[in-house]
Amino acid sequence: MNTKDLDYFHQLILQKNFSKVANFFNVSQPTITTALKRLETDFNTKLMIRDRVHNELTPTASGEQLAEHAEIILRQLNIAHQEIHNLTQQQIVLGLPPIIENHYFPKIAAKLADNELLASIQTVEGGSIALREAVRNGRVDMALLGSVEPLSYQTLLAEEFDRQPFSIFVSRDHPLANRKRLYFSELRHEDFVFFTSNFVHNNAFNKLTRRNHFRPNIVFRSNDTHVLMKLIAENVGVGFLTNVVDHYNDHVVRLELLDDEQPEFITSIVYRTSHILTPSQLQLLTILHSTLETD
Amino acid sequence: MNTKDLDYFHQLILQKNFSKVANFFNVSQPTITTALKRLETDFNTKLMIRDRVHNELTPTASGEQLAEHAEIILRQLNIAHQEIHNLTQQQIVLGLPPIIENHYFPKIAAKLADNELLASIQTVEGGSIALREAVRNGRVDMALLGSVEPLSYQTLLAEEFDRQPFSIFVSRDHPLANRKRLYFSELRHEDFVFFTSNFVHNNAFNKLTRRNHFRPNIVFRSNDTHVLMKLIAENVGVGFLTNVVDHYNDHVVRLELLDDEQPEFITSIVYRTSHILTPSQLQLLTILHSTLETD
DNA sequence: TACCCTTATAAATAATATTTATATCATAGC
DNA sequence: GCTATGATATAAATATTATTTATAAGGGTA
Repeated sequence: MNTKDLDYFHQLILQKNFSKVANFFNVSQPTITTALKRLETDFNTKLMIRDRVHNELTPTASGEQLAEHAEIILRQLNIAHQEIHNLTQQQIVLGLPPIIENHYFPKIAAKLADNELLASIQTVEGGSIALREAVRNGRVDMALLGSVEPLSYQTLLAEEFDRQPFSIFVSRDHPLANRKRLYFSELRHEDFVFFTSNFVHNNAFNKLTRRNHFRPNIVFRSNDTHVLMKLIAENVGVGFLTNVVDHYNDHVVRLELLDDEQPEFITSIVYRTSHILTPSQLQLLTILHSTLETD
Repeated sequence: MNTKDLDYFHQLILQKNFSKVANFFNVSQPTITTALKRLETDFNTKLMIRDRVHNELTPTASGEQLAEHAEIILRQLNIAHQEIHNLTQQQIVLGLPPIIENHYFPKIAAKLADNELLASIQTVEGGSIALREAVRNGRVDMALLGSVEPLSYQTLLAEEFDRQPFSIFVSRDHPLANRKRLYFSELRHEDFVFFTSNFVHNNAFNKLTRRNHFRPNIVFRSNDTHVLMKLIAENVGVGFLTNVVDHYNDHVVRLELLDDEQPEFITSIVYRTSHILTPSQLQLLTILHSTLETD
């Protein structure tokens, strides 16, 4: 069976129109007709209902089932191409969310350079969710992902290598600045500065506010940790961040949370179960683990 | 790309010999040569190392990677065929391990008959492990599986619907017969009758014997529950079985176990995540749940 | 060197996919 | 009702691709 037919079929399901699909692939319309007929003969069943009265084209039950498998097959094929391409280029495409890149990558980079691995690593930035999809689709080989819950995906393998608590960051001038530890509930009436769209931080933050039954007053949002730190220093608001974020700023004080069952910032390395690790990729994994693992 | 090439490639990896693969598929030897060359052109890489000196044929790194994906693709294609076949036959192929079939199926069958579903169900017997593979490969659409741990598989979906403790069964004439409850450790010096090869029972039994540090003396093995029950009645040995096994025999007494953290016989229904449920399959699931679910 | 086993190559042939041209079906507008 | 239009189907011609046949080439061993 030719996978081109599955390509046509897949688009036919999406576009519901033979001529448009033909156009999409720059082939003539009968090509699509015969391709579908081939599949229907091959699977010995009708795959599409051509309702000429209502001018609709819908898959049969078998069609829907095939569409499901077609998608998996086409994805695998795509991954295979990407993966083998990276392999021949001796490149590892590594996905890194900005915060993790900032905190962990410098530590790793030196070791990688020592082992002459740095040149073969190509990093891609992105959010946790986008990167997970990129790994799934083969666009990225491996990704370091942050999460609140331990990661577990179909077809992906996640190895956790670090866990860090979240903390509260306040200005030296803030009334709480002399405290070392506090409960999250004490922040009920505080102004916050927070990430615009950091999935993991949002997740953890929401958990804590929901558990303590308050709606936090977020006075400013940014995705740049440095900006947030400066705002905290200026006492514009308090921050909720991981220890992963470097608190280099002299005017900022870190306060530990005393709450039970705090969310944690879990860092894992994720790759496809179908991905075969080359020696240099194994070496990369070893270096990641040895450099980063909490012990 | 033609999936036939992946078929050839897959066998080439297994058989490591062009001529033999050609023979295997009843095609001429150059067919395999050109098929591989097609793949190598398509993926723009060498896939196989033809070492004529040592007369060996081994995959390159890319070759191994492709083999991985080829297998997934070929499996999906196979599943698609099976699945669509069952769909057009309006048949659901349901896998049942003997014990589960004995205990649960009669209860369900009546309800299924009421809903005119019984005729569309085709049962297949097999052990838990074999059935799981059969579901994965599309030979079976759904299976009821027993297990000691909650089931969780890649690409398969498991819905638990019942949990039963294991119990000890002894003859009326046995010294322990007047007891209602006992600890597993009290059975240290007993003779047992047990299953020959029931994966789940073995698993649970081993857990208990290991935890209590003794090697059980198994005096007779059979896979037939009725035979085991008769032997227990005759006081040949004591039995370790689920409540799932009907203890209809008048000469047999059931004793509950008092141990903490006892293993349980978990029954789940398993099907592929990629499997699209037809209305009648959904109905089957509903009936299974409503008939069997512990509440 | 002759012989065997394995894989590669080239030309011929067979099989398959695609295009072109045209037909059919069903609706909508007039 | 007639015509135009949009969508899919069919048939024959053509183009593309896969396979076979025949043979060569590489490398080992008797």
